[in-house]
Amino acid sequence: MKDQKVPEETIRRLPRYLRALLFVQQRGIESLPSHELAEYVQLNPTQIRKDLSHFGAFGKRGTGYNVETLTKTIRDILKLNEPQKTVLVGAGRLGTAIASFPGFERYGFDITAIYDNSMSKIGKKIGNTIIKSSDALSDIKENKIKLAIIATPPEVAQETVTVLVENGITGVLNLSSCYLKVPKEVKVRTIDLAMELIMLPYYT
Amino acid sequence: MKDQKVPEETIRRLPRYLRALLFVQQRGIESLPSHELAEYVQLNPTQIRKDLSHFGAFGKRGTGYNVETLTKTIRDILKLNEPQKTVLVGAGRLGTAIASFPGFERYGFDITAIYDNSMSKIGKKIGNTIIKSSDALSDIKENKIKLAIIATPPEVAQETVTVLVENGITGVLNLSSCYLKVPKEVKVRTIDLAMELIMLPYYT
DNA sequence: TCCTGTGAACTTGTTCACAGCT
DNA sequence: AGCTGTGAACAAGTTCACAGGA
Repeated sequence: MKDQKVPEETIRRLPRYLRALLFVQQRGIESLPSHELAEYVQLNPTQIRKDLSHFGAFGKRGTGYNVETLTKTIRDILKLNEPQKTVLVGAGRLGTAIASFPGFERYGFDITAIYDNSMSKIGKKIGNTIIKSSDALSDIKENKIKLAIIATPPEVAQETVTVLVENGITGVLNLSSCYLKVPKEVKVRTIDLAMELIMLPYYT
Repeated sequence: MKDQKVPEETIRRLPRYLRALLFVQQRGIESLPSHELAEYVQLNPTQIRKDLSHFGAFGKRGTGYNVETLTKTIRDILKLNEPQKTVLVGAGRLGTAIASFPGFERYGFDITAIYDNSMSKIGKKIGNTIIKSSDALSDIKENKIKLAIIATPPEVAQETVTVLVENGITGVLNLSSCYLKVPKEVKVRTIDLAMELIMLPYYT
C-alpha cells in the first residue's frame, strides 16, 4: 500500500537496508526474507516489512524479497539512480578523509568540487579533484549542484552554508560542530563526532 | 524529581546541551533560561526542561539555569569529570583526522593509544601518540581502558571489536561501515558517514 | 509450511497547559 | 512578570498477532 506519509525514521533506515543488500548481492544471494535482512541491520523483521510496505508490496510470500528488485527500488526511492553531484567545503584532515572515502562513489555520489579558503591548499589535489578557493563557490549554481558536505571549522560553517544555500544547495551534511540556520526547505544533517563519543561513558 | 528511567533520547541530547553551555560560558554569560538554550540547540524549551528534570530541579524560576552549575551537573551525569581514557584503532585518513580532533580533549577524553596493523604506520606518531601494532591491543586491559573508537576498514572491524571487548572495553564509537556484534552490556554507537549522506537526496 | 503485509495494541517521546516559586 | 517543573494530552514509532498468498 503506497503511502503519502512516510515516517522520517523509515527514510533513515533505508540506506542501511541498501548497504546490507549490496553486501548480500556481492555474495550472489538472490532473495532474502525479512528476518535475514533483519540480522544484517540488527532490527526487528516486522519493522523492515512495515518500512518497505510504505512504498509498495514487493516481497514474495514464502521466499522473501528479490535482492536485485529491492536494491533497485530503494535506490529509486532515495533518488540514487542518477549520479548525485556533491561539493565538499573544507579540506582539512576530516575533509580529506571524506574526499577519499570509497563509500560515497559506490552509492552514486560524485564529489565534483572541493573548496577551502587556505592559500596553502588551493590548487592542490585530493585524488583527482583540485581544491578551489571558497570565493569560487558560486560555481555550484551553474552546475546545478544540490548537495554539499561541510567540513570546515565551526567558526565559518554558518557563513559557508548561507552562501551554499544562496547558490542552490538544498541538502547539507554538516560535520562541523555547530548548528546551522537554514531556510526550512533545506535539509541539514549534522554529525558531530565528539557528541557521539560523549554519550558513551554514561552507559559504562 | 530524580528518575530511575531516563529516556535514551534525553541522553543523546545532553552532549548538545553541554556544547552550547560551554559556548555561552566562554562569552561570560552566567545564567540562561530554557528558551535561550533552546535556540542554540534548535529544540523546544519544554523538551529541555523535561530532560533536565529527570536529574533534579536546578533551574531558578524567573532567571533560568546557572550556566556553571548546569555545566558541572551535565558533566557529572555523563561521567565527564574524570578524564576518560580512550583508544583509537585504525590510523587511516579518518583515524588520523579523529586523533587530531580538538573536540575530544575539550570534553575530557584522552586518546591514550592508537593501533594499526600496517607496518608502514607502526612507530609513527599522530600528535604525541605513537601508533602501535594491533597485536599490542591487550595493553588496554592493564590500563583499565573502557572506551574505543574503531576507524578500521569494515573487513577487520568485527575481529577488532571482539578483541577490544575481551580486553574490557564497554563503549565503542564505530566509524567503520558495518554493524558489530557485541555482548549486550557493551554500548556501540555506529556512524557511517555514507549512510548520512545517502538520506539527503530523498528530501531534495 | 514459510513468509509477507497490515490493523490493532502498545511503547516511547514530545508538546501543551498551568500551578507555583522568585 | 518571568520562568521552572510536571501531569495530562497528544504524536510518533514499534511490536504483536494474524489473515492470506506462494
